[in-house]
Amino acid sequence: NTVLEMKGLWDEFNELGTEMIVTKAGRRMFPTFQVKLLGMDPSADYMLMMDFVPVDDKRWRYAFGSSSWVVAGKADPNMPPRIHVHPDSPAKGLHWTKQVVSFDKLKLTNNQLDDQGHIILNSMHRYQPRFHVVYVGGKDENLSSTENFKTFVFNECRFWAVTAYQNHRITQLKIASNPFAKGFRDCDADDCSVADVLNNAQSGTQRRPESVLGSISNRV
Amino acid sequence: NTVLEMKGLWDEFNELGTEMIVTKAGRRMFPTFQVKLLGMDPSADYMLMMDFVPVDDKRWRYAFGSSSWVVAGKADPNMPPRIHVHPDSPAKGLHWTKQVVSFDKLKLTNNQLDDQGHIILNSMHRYQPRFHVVYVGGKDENLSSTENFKTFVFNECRFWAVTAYQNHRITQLKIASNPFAKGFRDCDADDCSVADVLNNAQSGTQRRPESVLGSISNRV
DNA sequence: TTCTTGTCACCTAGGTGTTAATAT
DNA sequence: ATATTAACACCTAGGTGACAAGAA
Repeated sequence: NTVLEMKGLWDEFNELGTEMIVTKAGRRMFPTFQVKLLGMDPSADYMLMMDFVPVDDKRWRYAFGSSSWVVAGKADPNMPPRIHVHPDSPAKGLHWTKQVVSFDKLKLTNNQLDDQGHIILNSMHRYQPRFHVVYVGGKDENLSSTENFKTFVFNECRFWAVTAYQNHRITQLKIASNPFAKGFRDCDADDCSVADVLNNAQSGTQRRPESVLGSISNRV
Repeated sequence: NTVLEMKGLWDEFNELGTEMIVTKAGRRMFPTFQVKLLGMDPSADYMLMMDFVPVDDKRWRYAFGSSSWVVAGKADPNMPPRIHVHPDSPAKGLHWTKQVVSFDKLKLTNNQLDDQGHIILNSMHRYQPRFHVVYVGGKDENLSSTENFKTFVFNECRFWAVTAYQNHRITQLKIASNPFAKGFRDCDADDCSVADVLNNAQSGTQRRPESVLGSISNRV
């Protein structure tokens, strides 16, 4: 079994419509996809990997007037999808289960000619991250490539790939929750910034900000 | 077979009498121990590791008058030696041979109670780093623990563990060659600083500075 | 005296959104 | 209009030796 880390934060983003920046050089995801793994054979070898599948065959556009995403046509042609293998792979079940597994080396790019192994996505398209656990055998390795892998899909992790943020609330939530964006926060104290910006971004909607604070506090 | 990287730089330090800082929190080595590996079975698994053995059973003291190390008594009692396993271990021969293997995560400490897996050394004692390649089997794993590992010793990598640098020339060579110490260099340009400080440090001895420059240039 | 510790300014290395300029 | 790019200031994270204070 598999538990998504920072689920509260993913939920906050997902309710606003998560956006992930793609750049030519490659950009990390935020939130970072992290999972806690359970029920693995401690002495067997596994490969952990992620890929990204289109949510639909649409091209999207952000309508600033209505502050929402609208369909803007059929999907652009895409490269054959790449797979990101977690750099610790292959490793024993013991290794994967003894701490949270983080895909913080994974980068997203819009460069169709990327040669650094980054995940190639089309901007203005919507994607669903998928997580795969591949059993590569403990002692015998011959039953490979049949049924020995599992795929986990967390709907709250889907996002629009963008070259620049469209929804201003997403920008504010990124600034409020990503430590590397601290330079763009309005106030100083760590506690204040997260709560304040969130309340501003939600502008009255006010849906349980404590879930975000709970998520954030794990990162301190 | 195994080739020491940055041998020219190691030689320069060794001629002056290499010193490595040990701290309570753990300090990296500089130069970093790096090797190029040859002749491994690409599909077999190997563990790579390092340990540190005393060069002698002496305690040393630096005589500032004669600018040299002198024996100051018998060696202090030491902990059972620890082994640093390269974090990529275990991995296939292909992985180890396709790029330089760097032990830059290895840290030295003088804290006998260290609980972070760092290498514990006694200050004012002299050590010889050793590099081990352990074959852990391709398909069959039963001939383990007999003759299936090799040890490589590079004499030019031996050093004195210290809590503060003793030989001022070592300090100057560290400042000149370690990028993280750039803040202590006298001049600005990258090219100038390395050559100048070296010439000053050698103060007339003038032994082939080009070897150092050659080594350094690999790092740019 | 001799050695060790903790703090610090100064770096490397690289992850942020911003902004202005450029494509399309 | 709309989408993309590249340079940039501002961060996180952590590796340097210098230095003053402390310990043996």
